[in-house]
Amino acid sequence: MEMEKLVSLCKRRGFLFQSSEIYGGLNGFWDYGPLGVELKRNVKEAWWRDMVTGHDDLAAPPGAPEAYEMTGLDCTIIMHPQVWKCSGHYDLFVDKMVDCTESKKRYRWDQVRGRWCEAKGQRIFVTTVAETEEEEADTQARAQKFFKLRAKDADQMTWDGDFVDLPSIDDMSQALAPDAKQLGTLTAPRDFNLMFKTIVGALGDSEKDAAFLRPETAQGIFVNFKNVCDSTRVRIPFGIAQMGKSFRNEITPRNFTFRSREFEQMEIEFFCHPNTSREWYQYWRDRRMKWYTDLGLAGERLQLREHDPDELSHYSTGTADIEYAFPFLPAGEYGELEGIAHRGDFDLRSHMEGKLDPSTNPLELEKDEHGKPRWRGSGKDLTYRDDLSGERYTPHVIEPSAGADRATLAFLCEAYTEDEAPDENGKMQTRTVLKLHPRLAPIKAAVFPLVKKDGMPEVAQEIYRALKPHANVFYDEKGAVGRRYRRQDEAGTPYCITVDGDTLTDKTVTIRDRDSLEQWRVKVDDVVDEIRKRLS
RNA sequence: GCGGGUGUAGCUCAAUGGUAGAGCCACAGCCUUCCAAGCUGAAGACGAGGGUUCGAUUCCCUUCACCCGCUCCA
Repeated sequence: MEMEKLVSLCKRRGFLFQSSEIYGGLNGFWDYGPLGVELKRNVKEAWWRDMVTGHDDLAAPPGAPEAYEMTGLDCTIIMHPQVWKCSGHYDLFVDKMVDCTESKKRYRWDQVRGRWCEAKGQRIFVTTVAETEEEEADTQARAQKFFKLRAKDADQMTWDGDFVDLPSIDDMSQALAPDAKQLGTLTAPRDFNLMFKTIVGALGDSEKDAAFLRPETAQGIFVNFKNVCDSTRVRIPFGIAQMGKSFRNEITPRNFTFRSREFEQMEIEFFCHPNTSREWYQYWRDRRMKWYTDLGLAGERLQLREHDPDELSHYSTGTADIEYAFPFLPAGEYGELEGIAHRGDFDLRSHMEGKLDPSTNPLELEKDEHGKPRWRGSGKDLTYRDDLSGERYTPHVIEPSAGADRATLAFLCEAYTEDEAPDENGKMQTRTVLKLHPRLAPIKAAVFPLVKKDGMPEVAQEIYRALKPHANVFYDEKGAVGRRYRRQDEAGTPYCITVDGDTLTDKTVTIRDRDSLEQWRVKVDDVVDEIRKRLS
């Protein structure tokens, strides 16, 4: 399926529009149209119901170590600026960063140091991010390895001058990156304006009153952890869910709604005892995967990918991505729908003690040049006391973090189908149909009079009104019935109910199935029950 | 961020230095008894800004957006 066809259908039928389109659009921002808003709401409602309100707190679901509780939150988009300092997002925002194309690691430009080294007629700049007392040994060892010299031949290397920082170097093509084996793998430094900045207060001072739009919903959950524990009598293990808008100032928004600057997340922070965190991680990974397959992403385009150990943060013992092979990606490539991360106690401890250094294990406080905490935490006690065992500990966190817009887009891609259906002359015509799961379909059923006479519209309208309290149904009497069916096919409506000549005598109507095109007759009085049964 | 391409009606396309034409869709009416039928009618567009010109949708510049490739992907 080519992506343009889906994009075209989304525009034509009112699923998705470019934001501010009459002014030429705005890169990285998208609006949901009349059908799109229903689809996305259904995705979010399915998630909230399946994860939170419909969750059975009393019994352990299949694969779960034990029963657990789920609850929800809705936090503000703008939070105290210190939240982002302790979460680590602020550092990425203010600093120029360089990336290593070999190791895929990112470094603060001004934190990379190095010195020039010459051997075998080649002069290279050996960089390091090691502690001051280790930087000499580190660069020595890596230069030696680069020049393929034995330890006894180390004196063949000539070191030129003292350690200097990366910003003082003009040509990075001769730089050996801190975790690389080849030269010149560092990109040019650039600002990382990850977070959208704003000013709080009408007379706000631009620096002192700077605040940020949240780049993720997760932090709202961490900073409310104590509030939830104090107000709800929840016991570990339990999870807190939140859906809401997040904002990231993407360098390159691309691929329809896949990478947008304003997007909606569906996140769970699941708090558990450190000893069972690994089992909970595995449970959530599988539970979340099943959620997508149950809603129709059942094909080979969906995959669960466990991160390699060297992709993981030091404090994490596991991260998995649920990925979908979007049509706009090259063959064999997948795009992330959801990440399930074992985050250890990094977040709660960072908000207690101050920002921790994610490269340490065990985690240590990140210090500034004076040995003080780089960013101070809240100082509040975010540990948990198990009042049965008396044990006090900092819970470990499993974070299933999903993108609502990405899931919506994946459901649309998976649903888009072209098949063959006969026209009124029996000739086969291409039919475009969105085979959305009934729970996700924007319109659940359409009601038609076969023709606009003989009292058929009146009966059809009665059925429409009887269904309306139970489901989003649509009434249409215009034009030929075949055309109305096709229109509903493109909207993904699973059922069409048609009042015909027989209805007037035997009080039955036909129900047409979107995917099979089959029709069967149901008594008018049973239509509501029949549709409700099929939608549940 | 770099390079290439594109931008005319809701969609697909056309023509033109003298203010644009069609098919489909959508709309109204007629006709229609189950899968985009027919007839009639009406409606609808040169992405934005600037320049050259008597006159620009057309030529030039800028900008915005989208697509492809590179880069990037928290």
